[in-house]
Order: sequence, then structure tokens, then C-alpha cells
Amino acid sequence: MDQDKAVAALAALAQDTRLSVFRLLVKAGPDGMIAGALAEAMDVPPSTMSHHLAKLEQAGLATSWRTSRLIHYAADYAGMQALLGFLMADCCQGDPTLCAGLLSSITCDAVSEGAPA
Amino acid sequence: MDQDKAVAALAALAQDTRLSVFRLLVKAGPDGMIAGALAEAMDVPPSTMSHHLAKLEQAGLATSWRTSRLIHYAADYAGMQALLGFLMADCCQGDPTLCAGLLSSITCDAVSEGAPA
DNA sequence: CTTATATTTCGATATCTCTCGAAATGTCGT
DNA sequence: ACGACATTTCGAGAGATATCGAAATATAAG
Repeated sequence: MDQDKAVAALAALAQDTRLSVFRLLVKAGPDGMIAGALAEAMDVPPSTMSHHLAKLEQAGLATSWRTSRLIHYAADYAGMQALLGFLMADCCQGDPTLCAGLLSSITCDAVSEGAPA
Repeated sequence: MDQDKAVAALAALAQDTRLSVFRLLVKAGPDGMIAGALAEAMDVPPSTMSHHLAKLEQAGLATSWRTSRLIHYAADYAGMQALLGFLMADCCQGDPTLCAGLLSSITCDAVSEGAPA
């Protein structure tokens, strides 16, 4: 993950519909969701959703595959992991205590009971 | 951190100059850096840098304060923490093993020896 | 092979973003 | 108060992004 890819990934998430789609895909898990169902869930035309899904996929945050006429999209956990790793890579080089504070606040247990403010 | 604020924070980071500035500020630590020094480091005019810094600050990712004629900018760790928490809040509600994989890969030790691909 | 369904690609428009010079604001030294 | 320095605000132009209907592509069913 270099800076250019990080900017692309961040730009892909920096849009209301796409961020909602990505969060939906993360919740949906590895089976993903059908393109048409995503368009309906977000209440946008299929062509608009297609555009957004292409951007997420180009950014490495989603993958797609076809089963007959339907196209599935799923969150790409590796891509998300690479982005988060990139964003957090710097703080540790400075003062590790700052980084430790960041990490301890986002454990699974913590966020599953309510996201931090 | 609601979705609107997350989109704003992601948009603030989804730009080459601003992402570089933010990473520089994270490295710089709590003392931050002077606005002029950031403009020089990024090789952009002061007015352009001011625009970028305002966007980072509005997004809750940087704070500023004045000492005499100089204006300091520092990374806002709480804002970054809130953003990361928001991004990771969903995966735990689904399959916790996916979230665990994400978290384990971004410990301080891991990234300090080289960021994940 | 024709029709229906699911999705993408194309093209055009509206809107937002980035950039930077010029002017305004705030601060200090004299 | 004046001049110099640091930064922001303003205003305008260029470029990127979002949106959506219409047309094109791909797959399946009859």
C-alpha cells in the first residue's frame, strides 16, 4: 500500500453512498450482496450503483464475481487491512504510547458495544 | 462519530497533499508544525496550504493554536481514533474472526517493522 | 432465436474540489 | 504608528466527481 493507493481507497470511502455500501458489505460477510439489491437498498438507479461499485473495486475495497445473471460484491478485507495499516504506520515511529492508545480503543469488544465518539 | 463526520474525515484524507501533511503531523507529535513549514515542505503556496489545513481541522483530524505570529498545527489523535473506530465498528457485529484478523495485523510492532502490503 | 432480466458502459449536465494570486487580518519590533 | 512577517480569506478558473437516462452487453428461459 503506497500513498497513491491509500488516497484512492480513502476517496472511495469518502462518499456517502459508497461508505454505506461498504459498511453494508462488511456486515454481509464473505457471501456479499447482489448489485441490484445494493442499488435498491441505497435507493439509487442501477447505473449509479454500478459506478460506485466500480470505484470501490478499483480501490481494492471490494471484489465481485458472477453467478449466472447476478453479480455479487463483497468487502475486500485485505484491502481494508492494508489501508488501516498504512494510516497507522506512522504513529509508531514517533511516540509508541500514542499508537497504543489508538489501538486499545478499537478492539472488537469495545466497538461491538458501541462505537467510540 | 456519525456517518457524515466519517465522510468528511475520509474526504479530508483523500487528497495527496493533505494525506502527506497529516502523516507529517502524526510523525511530528503533539508539538505539531508551523503552517509555513508545512507549505514549504509540501512545496505549495501558503494560501493553498491554509485551505488544506482548514479542511483537516474542520474534519477533526488536526488542531491549531497560535504562538505569536506562528500558527501551529498538530494531528488530532482523538479524531483519528474516532474515524478508525467507526470504520471497524461493523465487522464485529458480523463474524468476529474477520475483525480479529484485521486487528492483529495492525499492532504497533507489526507496522513499525514495515507496513502491510 | 426471441424475449426478459441483470448489470455495465456511454454521454451529458450539475456540482464540488483544487489551485493560486491578490488583498485582508493579525502580530511583532522599532 | 509604521513596516515587516505569517497566515488567512476572497475570488476566479481549471479539473474532477456524482448523477442518471439511454443504449449496449451478458446470461438465462421459453
